[in-house]
Amino acid sequence: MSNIKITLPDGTIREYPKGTTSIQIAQSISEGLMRNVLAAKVNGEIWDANRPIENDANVQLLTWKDTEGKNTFWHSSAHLLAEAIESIYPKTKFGIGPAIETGFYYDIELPEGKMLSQDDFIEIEKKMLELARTKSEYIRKSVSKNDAISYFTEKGDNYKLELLEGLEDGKITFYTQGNFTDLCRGPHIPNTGFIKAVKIMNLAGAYWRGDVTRKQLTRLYAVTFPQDKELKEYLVLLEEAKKRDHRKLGKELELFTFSEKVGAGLPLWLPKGTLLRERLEQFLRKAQVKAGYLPVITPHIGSKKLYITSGHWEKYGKDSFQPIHTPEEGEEFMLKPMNCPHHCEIYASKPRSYKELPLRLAEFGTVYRYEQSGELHGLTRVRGFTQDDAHIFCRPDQVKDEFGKVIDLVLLVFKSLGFEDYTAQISLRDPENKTKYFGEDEDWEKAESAIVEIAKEKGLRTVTELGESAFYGPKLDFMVKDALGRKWQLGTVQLDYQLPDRFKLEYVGSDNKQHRPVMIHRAPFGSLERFIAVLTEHCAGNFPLWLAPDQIAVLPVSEKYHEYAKSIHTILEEADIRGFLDERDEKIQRKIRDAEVKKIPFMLIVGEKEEESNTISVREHGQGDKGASSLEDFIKMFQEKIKIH
RNA sequence: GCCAACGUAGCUCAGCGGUAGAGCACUUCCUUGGUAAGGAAGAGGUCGUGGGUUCAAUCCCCAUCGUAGGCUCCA
Repeated sequence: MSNIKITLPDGTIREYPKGTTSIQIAQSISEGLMRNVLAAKVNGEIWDANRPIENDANVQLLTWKDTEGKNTFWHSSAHLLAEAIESIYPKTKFGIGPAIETGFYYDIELPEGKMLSQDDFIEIEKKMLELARTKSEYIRKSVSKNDAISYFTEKGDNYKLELLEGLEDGKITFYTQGNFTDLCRGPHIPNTGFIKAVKIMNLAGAYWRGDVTRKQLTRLYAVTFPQDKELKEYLVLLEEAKKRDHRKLGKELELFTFSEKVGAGLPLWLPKGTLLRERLEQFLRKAQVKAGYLPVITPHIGSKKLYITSGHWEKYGKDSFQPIHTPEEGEEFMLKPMNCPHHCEIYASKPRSYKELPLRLAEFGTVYRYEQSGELHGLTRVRGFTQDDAHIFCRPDQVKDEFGKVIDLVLLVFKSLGFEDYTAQISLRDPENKTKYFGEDEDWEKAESAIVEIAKEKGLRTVTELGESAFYGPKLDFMVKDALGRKWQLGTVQLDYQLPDRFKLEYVGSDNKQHRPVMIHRAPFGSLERFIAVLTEHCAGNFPLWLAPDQIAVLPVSEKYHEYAKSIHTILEEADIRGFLDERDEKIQRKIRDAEVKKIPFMLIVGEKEEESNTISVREHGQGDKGASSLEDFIKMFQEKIKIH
């Protein structure tokens, strides 16, 4: 029998008999590796670990540590889930069952309108583990399209038949483990025995092929692990994430609230949240003054005509809050969903010269958008929110420079607030569906290449998404992850050649002719609501000192020292240090506990010792007693800490 | 908007076909206590809302609003 040459990732070349499997390769390296190998990358393609290799190849063995290994594991788990469901509920139809970032899902349709509930999870989990223990091999088999069609026709699974329609004869494979056979490209792990821990997370409705007009299937989300310990760790992690949830912390720290009477998705900012928000605004205002922005203020409503001009009415009119009418004349006004049309009118309020460009108009503008009820989520997805908006009107030759300056500003914001894990998403239009967008091809191409170039020059870590642009231009969005690993868009920079056109904005060039300016929309925070939500989760409610609603708490040991405590508090207030004096009739332990729970950065404890020596005892949140200090030294230290802001 | 789930005191939650309970918070009193919860008493709810079934509904059914999970959408 002839041998083949296998090249491993470290460059070593080993010889094996033709038809060797990746498992056998692993075995030849070590028994331990053999037990852990889930799949293998053969010449860049992911293969089953038990698939024979017939020719010389580069082989990389994949284990749980590799993303591809995990994905294979989870995708195989999806088949196991399906097998379990089929054995419990025969005649179930199956949609698709892919691996996702953590775990996998399977879209299913249970027979005769049977509905699943959370109570059924345990039975399914038990069945899965039972089937896993049989160590059934995942067996790959090539089938002809006709055979595949007749298999699923007989089974009555119209979803698989629909999937088959899109597949080419000769490239169709089935995988079978135990009693379950599925249409699948693979690859899979060697056998079900690798799956040791199973947890069905939740269920949801999901439209078949993501199409609202199609039938809604039941989607089961689940996660599996090769060791029970890992499942436990994962569940602990989820618990930790829940503790950071901004909705929970927002309530506990009294930052914001919602009221059914006011309306869903309309946040009410409580005093502490307002303080925090105002600090953020102040910080950005200062930075914007330095960067040459000019403040403006515009009303919360605008004539419908304004949005007809801007194109927003055509694009979003029917999905917006509907116009409000004046009682006498029946004039129509929209709650403003955007600040840009208003800002365009400010630009247009007088003739502009090329010498005054770029003109940067900034406004913390509150906008209202109708979001579908199912989409509302804490502060991250609301119906009324305030953008730290600005529009830069500039000459075409200034675009790149201005765009770069905006990126610098966004990065300053992220840096000041400790966001290090972000990606920049370049959102371009969908080249397949150009009619969704306004404007000329030529402008789009110019705008898109400008963004790609400048992002590269600034050294941003980028991903490019087609079809994610605004209808008027491409965007550069800054994405960060929240405590639960969900991605949120914060800062955004958008290039726009359309609005200046629609509003017929002009400036007089050095040639004494009228020219059209280019517009850049930008918001470093995105919206204050979402930003504060993500920030809250990011720092688990332990806000940076300069932002904390209460920076200090003065805690007298007993009533006898209230007067001294009051004098301390007054001096701190005069030094612009925010905080409160805890004069409750409680023991000092209690006051400390309450202040710790409220995540107050500094606790200043005053009693007999302190009053006599004219000092304070400093306790830092989460760090315990820091010892005595004079008030002057404390204030100096404090001001040093918040200096850059 | 759609799918399945939930809605009980300010908060976190228990309960159940016979008109409600705990802990914390709150009020009052006692206590004046040195680095994460001192003690006692009290007050607080038409069980989200509107219908229906029933002798009787917080509990069962329907609708509606809201919340959390997902799908679709997102200027």
